[in-house]
Amino acid sequence: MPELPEVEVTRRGIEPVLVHARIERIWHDGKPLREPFSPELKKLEGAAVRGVSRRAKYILILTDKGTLIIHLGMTGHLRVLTAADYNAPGKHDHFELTTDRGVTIRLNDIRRFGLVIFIDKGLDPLQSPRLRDLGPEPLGEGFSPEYLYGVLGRMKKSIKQSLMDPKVVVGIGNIYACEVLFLSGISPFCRACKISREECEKLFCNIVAILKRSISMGGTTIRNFSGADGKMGYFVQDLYVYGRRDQPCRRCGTLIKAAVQGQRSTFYCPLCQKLPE
DNA sequence: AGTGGCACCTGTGTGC
DNA sequence: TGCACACAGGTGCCAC
Repeated sequence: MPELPEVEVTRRGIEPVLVHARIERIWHDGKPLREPFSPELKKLEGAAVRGVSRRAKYILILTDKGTLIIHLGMTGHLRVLTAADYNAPGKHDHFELTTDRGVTIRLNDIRRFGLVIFIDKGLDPLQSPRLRDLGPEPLGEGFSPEYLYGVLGRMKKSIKQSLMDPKVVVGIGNIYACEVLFLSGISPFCRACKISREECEKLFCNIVAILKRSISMGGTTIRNFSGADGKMGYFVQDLYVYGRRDQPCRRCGTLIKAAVQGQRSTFYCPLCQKLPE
């Protein structure tokens, strides 16, 4: 389900119920996600939550006994359940954390591409193997048109696959890569190194704008994404190309085309998005 | 080193 | 109705 906006919407949903609470219970169903649950997760029982942050698509729950890192994979989502809401875990519920206030955070993940890891107290979670080599946050320091121009200039693969490469910038998945390229008028098949300085400026502005806008609208719900409150996102109504094969381009009326790049579907307008030259 | 291909897993929709 | 197949928002490992 989630690209960066969906993860950020989820983070904002769980932050107020977790901060200053104490974790009373950790539960998992034993079925491995992308990797098995560590027995060390039990160390979090009794821990006081200090904050809930995010790096790329990873949610970090910081406590005085270590950090819990959650990744939602393709189909994961977190729900906040009050004591009154609570019911027994269902088929694809894999992980739960319950606080001393009786609130449960539940991870449901149909495809089990998600991830739950524990980073011990004293270790910097940002330096853990999954996080340390990630590129800059698109809405943070270190991401700029100049930076983009610099990295893309060294890449021969397509601009679409480059934008989705977390070493270039984190948080842009298939949906937003397609949308950003449409908004910037750039063909997804263009080699990254052919992108001009001016186009990098457009890409930068569109990436920042679309991510902010999607966050403000509660994320994009294609199939089964919902925020921690269970509400669907509304951004899907704003999509220009993603999932719109054979439908008219909202700008020029040309039918939107679909192709496959790196085993992922790409949607584009053949008229609005030109290859250079 | 950079890149493309595939694997991980389950569900849904489509076409025969 | 049943079956086979393609496809789905992510990431990491492998071989070239």
